[in-house]
Amino acid sequence: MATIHDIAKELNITASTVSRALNNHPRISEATKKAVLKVAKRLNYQPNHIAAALRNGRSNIIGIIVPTADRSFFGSVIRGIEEVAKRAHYNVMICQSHDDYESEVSTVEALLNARVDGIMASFAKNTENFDHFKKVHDKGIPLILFDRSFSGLDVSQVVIDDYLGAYQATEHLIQQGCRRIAHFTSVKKISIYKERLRGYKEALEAYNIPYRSELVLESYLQFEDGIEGLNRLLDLEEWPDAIFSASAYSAVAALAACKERGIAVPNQIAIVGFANEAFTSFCDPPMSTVDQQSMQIGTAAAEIFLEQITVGRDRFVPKRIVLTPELIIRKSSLKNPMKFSEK
Amino acid sequence: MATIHDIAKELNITASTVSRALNNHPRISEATKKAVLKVAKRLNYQPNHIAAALRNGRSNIIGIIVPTADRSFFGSVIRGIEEVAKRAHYNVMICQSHDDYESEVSTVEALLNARVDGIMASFAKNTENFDHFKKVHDKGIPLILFDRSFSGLDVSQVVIDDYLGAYQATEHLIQQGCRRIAHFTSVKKISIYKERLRGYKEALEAYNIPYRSELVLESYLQFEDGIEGLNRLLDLEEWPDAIFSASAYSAVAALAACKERGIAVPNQIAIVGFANEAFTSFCDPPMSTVDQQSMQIGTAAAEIFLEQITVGRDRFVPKRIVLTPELIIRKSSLKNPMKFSEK
DNA sequence: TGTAAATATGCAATCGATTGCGCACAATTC
DNA sequence: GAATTGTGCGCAATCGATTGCATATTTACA
Repeated sequence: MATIHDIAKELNITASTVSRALNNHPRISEATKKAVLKVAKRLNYQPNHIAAALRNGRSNIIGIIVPTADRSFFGSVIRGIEEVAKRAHYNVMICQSHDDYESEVSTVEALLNARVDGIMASFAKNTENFDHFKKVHDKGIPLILFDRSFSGLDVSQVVIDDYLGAYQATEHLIQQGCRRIAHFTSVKKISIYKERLRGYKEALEAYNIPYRSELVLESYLQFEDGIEGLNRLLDLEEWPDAIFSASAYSAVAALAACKERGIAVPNQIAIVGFANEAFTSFCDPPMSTVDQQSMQIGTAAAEIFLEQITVGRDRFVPKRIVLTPELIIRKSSLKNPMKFSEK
Repeated sequence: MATIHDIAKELNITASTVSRALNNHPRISEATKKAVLKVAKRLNYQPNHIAAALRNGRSNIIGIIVPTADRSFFGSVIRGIEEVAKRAHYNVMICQSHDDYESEVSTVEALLNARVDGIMASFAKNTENFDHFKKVHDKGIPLILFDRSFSGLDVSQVVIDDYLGAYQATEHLIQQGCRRIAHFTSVKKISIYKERLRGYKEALEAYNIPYRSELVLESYLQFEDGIEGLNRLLDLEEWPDAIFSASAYSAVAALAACKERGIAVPNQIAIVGFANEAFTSFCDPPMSTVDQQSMQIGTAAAEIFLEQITVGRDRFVPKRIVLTPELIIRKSSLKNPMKFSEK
């Protein structure tokens, strides 16, 4: 592969000049620039970013850590990040933690070794120690947390207002006439679930509906957990008349289980999920859900990164961006179709 | 950040020795190795992969080009690649072409500049010129195409047997008693669609069902295309009694449109899709579909890459791996539930 | 015409890790 | 005891691009 030295040799100039010419340095004559460009093209020159990265101390790579890449939510976030990053000539490097703490730690290590210029991450579910992220931040590498975040670190964050989303979802169910509203939640240490639970609770309180702990089930919110959850709810003496799930998968699972048992949705049990995965709109009845603005999360995160890079690590103040989720009402929670327009 | 030179200074040895010690070179005494490791830990040493990459000519990064990252299929492929790659200490760099040729070309350029050790790609829909990929191959950089591939390049490929998948899907519809089977196809230059069309045709032929061009609709297979497609089919004098779609989105769209119009699925129109996106199992009725083995595509691609790396570019013969798709029969195409077990 | 200013380019060090070669010293062999 | 083999480590070049400083050549202006 051709290097700037090869180009230099051809033109009887030095590599310095070639480098400057390629970077459009003002002190290089137009004639030389043109000549360099021409030879570069002829030799099929490809700049070696690795060499430049070593010299500059910048790799122009952003590291992304997600629990898993094959979920529509994270896919969209990644897409958002990549879109903004590319415009500023950054590439993204994706790593999956598989929702495992150990793996997350080693992934952070790997990204540091790869000398990424910044890291954007959403925690693994069992991450409780944040030293590995503290290390990133201490090294002065921009760190932006999204979705599953943690306020104990003085870093930027992009989240949605989970509290609001949950509050609105619950309120919506109440307005539909539901009074025994169950809630599927997850690991309480993760703030998004804590916030969603809080939104649920406060909505109940606002409407003078007593909070019943037997209606709140904690799990990993997978598909199976939704089925199991519904079964547990149906074992209660008094059935719930609605479920607000903190995840899309367990919501759809509950819906499927209801159908299997011949329970009418939404009339016997109304259901609202969280995360606007593609499948939520295709199930029957279509699932009401809280849209998480996934793509915007990505673009916002990337923009914060760019800002931090340009402002400089010293003068940059960590930002916390809270996006407003959108309650999407579909038939799974709509007892009176006349009152609302369907989306 | 600490370098091997810092460690060397602390121990009054040279960087060479430190490097060898860290790489567990046999000519370094155990005592020295231990000492180096100890100081490395104390100084919080992080190897600089960029420096190593420059020196070694290997970045340990695999570049991936997908049309878009936020589709479950590509997400799974990426996941598969990453899983295998990580074990061999490779990282992956994701780029999206947004199904646009120009963008794909510049992405390839970017990956070459980043000096990735290999590229895995699925074409953009409008890619018809393959020079940019030929260039990759000519430079001796392992290139593995998956899903949307092209046999005119002498590179490795991982695909599924689209013909077989389509044949089985169509045959299944025929066995359900369907005789006027429509087909949603896409850009014919892309082999996967050509193959699916071929499978469809040959299945018809095998059962002596005439091929009717008015039942074969070409589009980009997005959600809207599915709705439009159904409308066009219903404009025909004689309605189809089944649809085999080359994509999941347009299949689900057709299903939704049928429901809207009060057309019974599967009894009036049976539907089978392609690509086992999560939502296909959640819609109503659950959608029969051809599973593409997405994760295996990823792992297979990564394994080919590793083999090519170890075997060496000269002695490596491009491989073509054809995975067998799996027809998943669900209710959207099951006119006689007694005869088949549901999945 | 002489000199300061502007222009165009070269020199050489640098980023951090790797590695072929060589040298010293120790262990082993005959 | 001399010769051979083995062990442990240092020297210095290398990967390719970048950049502060120096230098050479022009241009401009008094």
